[in-house]
Amino acid sequence: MNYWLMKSEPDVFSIQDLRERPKQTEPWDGVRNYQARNFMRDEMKPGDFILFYHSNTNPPGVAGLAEVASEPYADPTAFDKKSKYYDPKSDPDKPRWILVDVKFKDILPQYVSLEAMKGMSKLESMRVLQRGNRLSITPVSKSEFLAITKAGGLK
DNA sequence: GCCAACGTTGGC
DNA sequence: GCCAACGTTGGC
Repeated sequence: MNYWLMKSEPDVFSIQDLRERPKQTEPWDGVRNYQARNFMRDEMKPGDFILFYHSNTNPPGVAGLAEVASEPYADPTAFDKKSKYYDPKSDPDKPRWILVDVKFKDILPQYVSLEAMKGMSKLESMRVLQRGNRLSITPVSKSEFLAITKAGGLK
């Protein structure tokens, strides 16, 4: 079982939005970065744990938990001319962009802000805290995951 | 709004 | 294949 951190701007799509979706599930569309795509395509498995991180907001931080809820499949927004994620270079016969569905699990009783995360010694080497990191999907270790859920008020 | 970091594009 | 220009991310 793997652990992940996935960033989303809450003004665009928040953990609360995810909770309110039909089946509390949403395709993680719009990823247009190869590294992030490769994580979804090659390494994610249904049931993997996800830290749902709110970026570009004040304060940024981990707001909740989700899980991988599908096998990888082609991102339909890449084929949709009206989508802002449209990519003419993605051929439906050989799709360039791949996603998974993400399912709501929990909203953390205590929001774990980026600032709080920076103060946690167990998170010292966490990828999302390294300077210059902009990847919207990063792997997380089990101990990092547990440290954050604990700080978030879950057992 | 600023800007550092970093990914992508395209000319050569 | 190099690398300058450009675009995006995301904290502040």
